[in-house]
Amino acid sequence: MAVPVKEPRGDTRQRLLTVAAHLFRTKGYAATSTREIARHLRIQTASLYHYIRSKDQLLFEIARQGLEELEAEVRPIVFSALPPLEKLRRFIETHVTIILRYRDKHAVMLAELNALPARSRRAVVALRDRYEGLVARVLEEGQAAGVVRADLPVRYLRLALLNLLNWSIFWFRPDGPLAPDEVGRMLSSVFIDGVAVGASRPGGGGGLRGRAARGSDGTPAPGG
Amino acid sequence: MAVPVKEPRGDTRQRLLTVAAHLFRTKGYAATSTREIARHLRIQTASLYHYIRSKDQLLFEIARQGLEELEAEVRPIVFSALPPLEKLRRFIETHVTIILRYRDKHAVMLAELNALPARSRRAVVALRDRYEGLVARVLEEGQAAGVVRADLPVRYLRLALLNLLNWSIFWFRPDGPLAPDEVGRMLSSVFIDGVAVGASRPGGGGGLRGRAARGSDGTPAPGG
DNA sequence: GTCTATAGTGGGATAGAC
DNA sequence: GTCTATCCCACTATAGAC
Repeated sequence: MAVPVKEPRGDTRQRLLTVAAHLFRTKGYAATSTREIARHLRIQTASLYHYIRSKDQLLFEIARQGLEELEAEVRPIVFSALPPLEKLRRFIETHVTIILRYRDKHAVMLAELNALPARSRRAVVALRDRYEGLVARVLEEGQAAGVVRADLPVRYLRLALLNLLNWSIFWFRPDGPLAPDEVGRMLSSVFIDGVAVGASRPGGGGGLRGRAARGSDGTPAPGG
Repeated sequence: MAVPVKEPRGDTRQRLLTVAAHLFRTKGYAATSTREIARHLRIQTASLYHYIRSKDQLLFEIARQGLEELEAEVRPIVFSALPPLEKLRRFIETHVTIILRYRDKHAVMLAELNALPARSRRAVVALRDRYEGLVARVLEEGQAAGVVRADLPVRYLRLALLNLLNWSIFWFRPDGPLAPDEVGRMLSSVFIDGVAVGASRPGGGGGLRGRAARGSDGTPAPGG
């Protein structure tokens, strides 16, 4: 994973990826022109091609980086010795915190995957499948320990979980009332405990303890 | 809601919307050309403009239709006299069944909303906000009756719920092991009950009774 | 209501000097 | 590593005949 020595272009290239990810998230990949990317970097369009071979490759690198960084953060938790339900909770909160912190990359990865040509799309899908294997592992451990319901196959639990987590990226606002880790706690609480008031959670518990939970009117509390 | 008499173009126009929605979902709005839409309809590109003013308008009509049809299906449930938790369950299952049945329209609405020019985007957002008001209403009734947890504001419960439901549209396969209504039952069970094995749901219950739940390997059962 | 023809624009990418 | 200049192509949309 170390950066090769013969890569002196790292800095500018990384700026390029960052700027492109931001534009791709806000305008969409197909609707963002290379001219526009160049303008934001204050260089000419032709100069981009010193760093990348094509616009496609730009998208590919963004998706690859996002998935690899996410896996690097989550892997230690998955292979830790935490109790299964606590491991699930920690996984969820870390996953959410990371994707919201690096929102541009991950939103692009989720929304624009099928804008990639077949070859590189397969490469990204392979990375994604590997990551989803980690998610499945956490859920399986929970089932094996009898703390996660086993009436639904892990496959569907995983799909439901990633629905719930990933798509918060499209409504999350960095200057909104919830910080990334608070969104993570809220979502882990919903996934694990559900929303029905049952015998195991009479009135509350597991709710938001931070800046949120001001009431049910959703009035944003100030602060980033 | 009746079709005006002075609209003899209804049939071909509706075919146009259907074909466009399918292409927009599979290739993306910006990446789909008007030439390609025309080719699928076996007419010339110029002929499209007898039915629509612009490619933008095509996208707008798709999103509008999707939201209006969805609201028409869900509204009777929201204003019914069902007990709050049962109403929530029925809402979830209906919402999911409809968006998966008319997958093209709804996927386009979710994924390509910000490809719209500002004016028409605001119109779609207004429709979406109205629909989300119905969702909030169902959750509020649950809280007021004490059957839905009140430690999380309705605003966040609603965001979590729509995450969980809407994005199943991107992994759902009509020829996969689950039918739309089965996905709905699975997701309502996860949202309402959660995945932890608690006192209120010792081992199972609320799981899939149909074609799914073949085991945890996710092997698809044949049949649509 | 469908066609042929084309206007007019903006796109990704390359050549080759400095 | 950045530039100017430009190629070539695909796109949306329009004009106007039938």
